[in-house]
Amino acid sequence: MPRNTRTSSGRPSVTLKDVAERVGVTSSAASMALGGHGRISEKTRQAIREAAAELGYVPSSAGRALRNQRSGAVALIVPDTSQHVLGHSYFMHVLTGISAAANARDVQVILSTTTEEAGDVAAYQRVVRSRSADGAIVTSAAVTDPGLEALVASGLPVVLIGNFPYLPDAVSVGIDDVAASRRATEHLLDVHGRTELVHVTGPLDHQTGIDRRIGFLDAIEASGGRAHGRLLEGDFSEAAGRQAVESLLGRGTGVDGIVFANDDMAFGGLQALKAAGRSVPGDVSIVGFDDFGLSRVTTPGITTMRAPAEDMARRATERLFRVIDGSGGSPDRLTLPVDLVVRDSCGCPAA
Amino acid sequence: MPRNTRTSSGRPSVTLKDVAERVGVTSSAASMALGGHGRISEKTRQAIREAAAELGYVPSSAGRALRNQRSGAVALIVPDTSQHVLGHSYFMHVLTGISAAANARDVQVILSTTTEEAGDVAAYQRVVRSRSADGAIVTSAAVTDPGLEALVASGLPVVLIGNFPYLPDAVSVGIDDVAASRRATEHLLDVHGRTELVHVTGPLDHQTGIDRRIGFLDAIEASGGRAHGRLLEGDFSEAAGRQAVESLLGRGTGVDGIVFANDDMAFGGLQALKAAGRSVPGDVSIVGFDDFGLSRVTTPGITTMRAPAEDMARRATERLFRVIDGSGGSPDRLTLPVDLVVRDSCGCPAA
DNA sequence: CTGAAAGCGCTTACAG
DNA sequence: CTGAAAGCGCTTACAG
Repeated sequence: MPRNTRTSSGRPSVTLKDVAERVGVTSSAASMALGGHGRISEKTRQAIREAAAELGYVPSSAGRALRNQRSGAVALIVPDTSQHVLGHSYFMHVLTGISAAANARDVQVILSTTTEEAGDVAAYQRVVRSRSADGAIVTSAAVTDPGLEALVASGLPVVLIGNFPYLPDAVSVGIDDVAASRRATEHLLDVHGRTELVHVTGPLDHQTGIDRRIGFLDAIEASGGRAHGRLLEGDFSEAAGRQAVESLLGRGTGVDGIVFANDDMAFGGLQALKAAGRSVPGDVSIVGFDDFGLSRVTTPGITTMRAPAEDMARRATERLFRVIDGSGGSPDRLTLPVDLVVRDSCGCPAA
Repeated sequence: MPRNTRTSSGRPSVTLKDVAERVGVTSSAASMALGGHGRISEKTRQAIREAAAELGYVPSSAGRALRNQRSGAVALIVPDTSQHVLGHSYFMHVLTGISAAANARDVQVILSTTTEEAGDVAAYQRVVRSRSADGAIVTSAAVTDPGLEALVASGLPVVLIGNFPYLPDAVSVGIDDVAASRRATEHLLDVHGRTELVHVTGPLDHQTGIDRRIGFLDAIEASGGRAHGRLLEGDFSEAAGRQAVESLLGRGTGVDGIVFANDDMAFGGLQALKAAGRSVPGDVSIVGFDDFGLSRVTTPGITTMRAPAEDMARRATERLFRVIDGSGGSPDRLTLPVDLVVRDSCGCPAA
């Protein structure tokens, strides 16, 4: 029975000292042997390894973190100020991507949801200042979020997922929302010949909302008067999509194509169109944005722009590791391609 | 400029010593002042608090964890041996519940996906043995998973989500899958008068698969010969649901009701039924299980049993805190109620 | 080349 | 009552 400490819950905890004592060496020697460093003879190294295995020794993350000044963890910070609250399938993709990259480096993932009041700068910084994580991935923050700017400016290793044109010093991974939204709009315009278009925007204090709106307007403008475009403000919620369509139909204005800034709103709009007896895509073609899961399972399936959330998260995490390591720390931005996923809601023949 | 250490990435890190020096006291005094303990005069305490705020001091989690023998974090362990891999909406609900409970106690959440080969006992234990988490929530492990039994037996604070009748020493939170599945089946039997029933099972090395199968058979048996029941084995995947229905229709056997062991399979089955020209619920009534999001958005909406995943996770986490604290550590089980969520796929009039 | 000390940051038991 | 040491577990720079 090794002489060891006990945790708060009374479990025995095996330390390096226990391993060392069993073999009759110092804990320094045990550390070096297990770390593959130093000049420990092959024989004692072997004995130490065996003792460690027998005792079920696993290094204390706290001891190691304190000594190394590095926790071996990264944090995903989820601001609750966002429309994309935890619980949205978007985060499932993000978490999957982060986990994949973190597992490859044997790094822990900390999930940090900031339940604090909005604008609390400390809320962002706490996890990294406490050094429980060596760096952070932040996603879907509002443009108006002041904490984010402070976080980036503080020099903490942070990689953002999304677009942050107002944060030139940030490292970020995202997509070209303007181009993607323009492409979605052009699909209705050019492939389906729709001319009376409506865009239901996202929240305009989020960059994605801003950019997708611009892309829509760009496409209308590029049509040279061939198409007519109107805007309705939404907030990325299913309810907003439903309400937008209801108000649209209520006003009796003509519409043959709707570009929703995301799939949740497209689904809400789809339901409202069906409820009003409008055929999709017969009467109205619709497209969404995201492809996080919803758009595939509705009837009709929603044609959408696929935002590669998992891949963005994986790349962001890999990039974060480089920032933490001090290699490639210059601010930059990675833009991933977006695919048009054709389903039934636009009017394309079923696959 | 305080004299302070630097992290690996070169950031200055404010420690208790920096705070203490600015005020001209020892770090012990600073610790006591900030902790609200000890007999520090109100005046210096005030000064210390101010200094801490000015410097942006946040306690080092490693230093604190090492000293307190407690990390202040809990881990969600996700075995990848499961059908419920990370990326499934189930985990989003679980994470939301864990986060809510953890935030209320200012505890960190670590997401631990075990990418190791199945059966690696150490994979389960590593996170807790390294003391990076004070306890763990484990969910959706296979019945055949040997690591889980070892984990529970090791005495580490663990709370399981799900049913584990073969682990009497475990603390767990779950639902009564047998009763819930029976109730779903009886809904088709009694409310809709369906008599030719089929159950598409989950994987039978998972307790949920086993139990939901039993519930179906119980309902058939209780019908006293009024209804006929058959079984088709699935694995909780959409593809399995589709294939089950295809084989069913291929054989030309009569069926007027299908009880799917989860919603993913129900959706797959629904697609196959539609593709074959069978009306749901006109020709065939179907019910699913879970209600994690999918069943609400399909057409028709899938009638299902709602497994309160978020609530289970929240309760499991609260229970875990009690185990960690040493209060209420006796093995027990909490069973939460399951609601029948009526949608269109069973034949009930639209809400 | 090897053994043992120093110190990461924290909190509390202990000496004065 | 207050000040300063001890020690959590680890790794590596340093003394011998």
